[in-house]
Amino acid sequence: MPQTRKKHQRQTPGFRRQALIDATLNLLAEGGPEVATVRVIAKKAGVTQGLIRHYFSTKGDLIAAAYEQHMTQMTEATSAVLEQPFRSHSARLAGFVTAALTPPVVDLRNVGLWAGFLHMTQTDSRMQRVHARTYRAFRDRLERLIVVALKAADLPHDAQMSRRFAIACNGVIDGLWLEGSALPDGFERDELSEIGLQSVGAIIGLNLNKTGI
Amino acid sequence: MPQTRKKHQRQTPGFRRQALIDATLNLLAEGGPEVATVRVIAKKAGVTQGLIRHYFSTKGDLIAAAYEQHMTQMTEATSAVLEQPFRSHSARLAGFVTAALTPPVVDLRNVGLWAGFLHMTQTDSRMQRVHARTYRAFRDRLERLIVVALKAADLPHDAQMSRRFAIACNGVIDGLWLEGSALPDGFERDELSEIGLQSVGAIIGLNLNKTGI
DNA sequence: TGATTTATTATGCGAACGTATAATATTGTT
DNA sequence: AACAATATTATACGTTCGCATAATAAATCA
Repeated sequence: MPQTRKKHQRQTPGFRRQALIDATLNLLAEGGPEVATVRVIAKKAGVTQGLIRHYFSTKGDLIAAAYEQHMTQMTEATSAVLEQPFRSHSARLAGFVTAALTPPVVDLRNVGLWAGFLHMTQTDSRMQRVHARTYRAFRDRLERLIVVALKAADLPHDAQMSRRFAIACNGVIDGLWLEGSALPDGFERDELSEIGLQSVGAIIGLNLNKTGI
Repeated sequence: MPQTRKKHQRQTPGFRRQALIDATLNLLAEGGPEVATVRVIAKKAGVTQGLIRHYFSTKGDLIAAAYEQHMTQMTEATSAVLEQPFRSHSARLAGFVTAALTPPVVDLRNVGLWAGFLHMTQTDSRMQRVHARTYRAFRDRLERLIVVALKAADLPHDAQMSRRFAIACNGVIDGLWLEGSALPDGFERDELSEIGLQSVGAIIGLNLNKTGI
């Protein structure tokens, strides 16, 4: 009897790498680090486990690549809304906040990933760097939006106050994002982003709820 | 040559159980689920690994017991402040918010635990029950404090609005707690709780920042 | 078409995992 | 002081872990 061997098609390195990264992210999100073993990852990606080492020299490299992609995508998903025109600077800020508190950014999967990556970002130096960079990028972007909106409304906006506002608003957004993602049935449609606009507006002293687009 | 065997003292079941739970929590907080293996837990608790099974029939039982204790302690640490007298209902609410945004509740260790337990609470039914119970307990307590403070200030406080306020304030507190715990150097002393009071106050329409005690 | 890459599978290795059970030290009782 | 009870250590078992290497299939190119 001939020993059977799995038939397969050759794929481009980019295709396989992406499949492995996607499988890693899905497993990490759903089951956490314990579930994301090389064998399970390979199975979910539709390959055998040996292939992982052909594309990533170690499991840590795969995890780091997956983290990098995830964080980049999260930031882009929130910032994409800024490329459209807005009627006012307040509306622009409101659009950003709303995007951060609306699917696909608000998603149970993303909370799972956040939790799954946390300890790695506290241990692995590469992860630490990616984390710090993407976090600051988000907060700085938020701060710039706030400053411009305050200027346009003839409100004070010195550096210390702006930093404080950005931290507070970021905290509100993070918290609501966390709650909305972890408890998807705890909020009605648009309730989350409305609360976010109300809270951010209250903090910086601007009404953001009815800014339109 | 006589084969050496580790000398030891007998301890009460409560003592050993507590030592094992403490070791589990410390390891989970610092390194996540991957690090909290039975062998490492036992070593950190100062016993050999066989003893775990003498006090917990499975590793999952130990984890569940640790989670139960941690959540209970977190709630108690925040609510303890309510046992002292306050000058007003607003001050009472402010004290609660401040306690939730001040050490020892705000602590990097607690974020590590939160992340480490997340996937278990989504999988294990026992954990799910503990989680749902403690979360609702916190939010309900917050809602009651809000309602009483609104009443005392002659502000409207119907059921729907109260629920919405509690969700929003809980989100703000969670987010600030998360930020403050994960980025302990990102805030000056008392900055976190001041932002929390300002945000919660803005949401429900009360000034909480200078309520005193 | 035949030779050459290299993507992919298959198999193996040592370590660590959770769990089970046997051996022994410590303590309390009579 | 001998005994009973049990807390604790010690050892073993089967599985799975990440990683390494050999074998083979699929595509490329002369």
